[in-house]
Amino acid sequence: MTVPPDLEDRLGPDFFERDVLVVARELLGCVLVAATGPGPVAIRLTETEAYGGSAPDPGSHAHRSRTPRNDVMFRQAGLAYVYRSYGIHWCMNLVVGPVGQPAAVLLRAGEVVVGHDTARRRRETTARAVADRDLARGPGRLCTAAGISGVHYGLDVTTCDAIGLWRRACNGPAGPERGVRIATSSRTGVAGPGGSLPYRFFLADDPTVSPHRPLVHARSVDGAGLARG
DNA sequence: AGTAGGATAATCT
DNA sequence: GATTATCCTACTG
Repeated sequence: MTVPPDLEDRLGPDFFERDVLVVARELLGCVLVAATGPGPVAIRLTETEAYGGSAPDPGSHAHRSRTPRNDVMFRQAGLAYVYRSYGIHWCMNLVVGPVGQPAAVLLRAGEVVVGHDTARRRRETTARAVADRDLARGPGRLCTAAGISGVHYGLDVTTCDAIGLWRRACNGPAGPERGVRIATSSRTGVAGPGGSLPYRFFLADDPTVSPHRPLVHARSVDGAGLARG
């Protein structure tokens, strides 16, 4: 695949076959390269979220059972898990960890470093101009900017031509550039018991990180509080 | 800067 | 039939 100049190593199966929290953290600063259209779009990742893993995670799509949607999460590390969110947007995960133990990292936001024109065209559905920092600020926006959709479900990002992940020459041995601080928080939009887990990772003070909307939705156990007339 | 409401459909109960 | 790993617009201060 065609790659921007300062990319060093493509992330392989070894990178993804590890604990989901480690992978989510170390993906920060790495670059997603999407050759899904006229020209490549490269996005430096600034925000990720971990789902699943060795500890039970009620917030994971694979928490209950294996279904057609989450099937790829049970397969090998390095595959793309793309799903439709709220009936409108696409969101992309990378499958992580051992086969049969479902886990994935959601790519929540990043900084477009190559292909601004292509990304902007994809993002501008209205007459309003989209600021550079907003091109891939949010999981749905990131997929739109990168041209990623359901057709990429199950692709192996360690080998395929369309989508790859790369470490930059300026990156530290693991994670972003030296000196860039990593912060954590609860996940965005995750309700229930899993809502408070510190599974969101982002670069501190980076303008391309999406606004954090913690959702602590206290559901009544017996349903009485939610009854409707 | 912050928030409320609506769009929209696959998925699961 | 309810829920949802979101985004955009249009308000308010």
